[in-house]
Amino acid sequence: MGRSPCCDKASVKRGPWSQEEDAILRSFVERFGNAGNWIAMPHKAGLKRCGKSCRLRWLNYLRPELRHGGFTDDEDNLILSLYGEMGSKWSVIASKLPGRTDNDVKNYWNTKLKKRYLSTTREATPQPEPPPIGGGGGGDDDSPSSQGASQDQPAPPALVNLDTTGLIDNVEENDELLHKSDQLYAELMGLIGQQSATTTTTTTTTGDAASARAATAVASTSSWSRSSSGKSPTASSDGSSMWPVDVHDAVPLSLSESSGGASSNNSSSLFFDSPAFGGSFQGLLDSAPFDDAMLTQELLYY
DNA sequence: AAGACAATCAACCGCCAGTAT
DNA sequence: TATACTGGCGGTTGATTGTCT
Repeated sequence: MGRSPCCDKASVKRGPWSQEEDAILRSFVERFGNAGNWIAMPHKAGLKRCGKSCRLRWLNYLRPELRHGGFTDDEDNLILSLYGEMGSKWSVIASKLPGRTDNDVKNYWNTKLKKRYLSTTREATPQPEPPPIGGGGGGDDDSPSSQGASQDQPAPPALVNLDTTGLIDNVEENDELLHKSDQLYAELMGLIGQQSATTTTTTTTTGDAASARAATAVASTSSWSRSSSGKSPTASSDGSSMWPVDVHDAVPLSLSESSGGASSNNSSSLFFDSPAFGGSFQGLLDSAPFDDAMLTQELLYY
């Protein structure tokens, strides 16, 4: 009768996310949203993660509009002020701070602002009386803001509004997608290994860095990093650090181009043409280069 | 240089509310 | 109406990193 767990804890991966997982998740969510729901999404994306974990990873870390660290004084003051008003309603507080997540705000509070808050309240009143934090005294928790306050909470940043028609309705296709996704992941790993081996000429490029590059490149689908400026990979000014594989538009998962969504400027590359989709990406290795300036931009997301 | 301690933050846990069936 | 399921939230944990002795 109890709640069934959202996923089988024995069969899902836990702990820190790898760059490859991030790349897959990011690309999938960019393209398909959560594919209907978060619980099913990792299965469809070929990720061995709990759906909740995927959701959290996306919301707290991978979303493009996020900012990490570097809280400004204004933000500090706003958090202090809002906390004074409503207590630990982190999601509400975070919603007032563009680019911040509740987890970020919460962590920041716990590590920095709490002390400041306590010291100021201590100065202000002989008997410190911080707003209710969870349990404690009678009926507190649901402080002024409990569920009611969240009524005016702005809608959370929406996932890309993606058409999942056909993706979530067609069981066979989903299975096929999963299968392809698994293949794809294996290929990604292979590519990373290949990159590691072939980029040793770059003096500062370690194997890990090469992996990061590959993963990052895969992650760099068109939406946020290039959506405003168009797709074309910019040529490196000096050409000294070209990335040999154009994977700018590679999407680890793609159903097909037949839906028309790809449009003319989608230079479907690596993964559309990968063996998982009946082709080969070998021929694409000479595609347009991948410059480090762009790579640096991509890496900002890590 | 090494160990101890503190700070940070990503990730997990468990609960609750809303929604679909 | 009852039940099951999912999304979302706040609290907490634990690994990693930084600083101090």
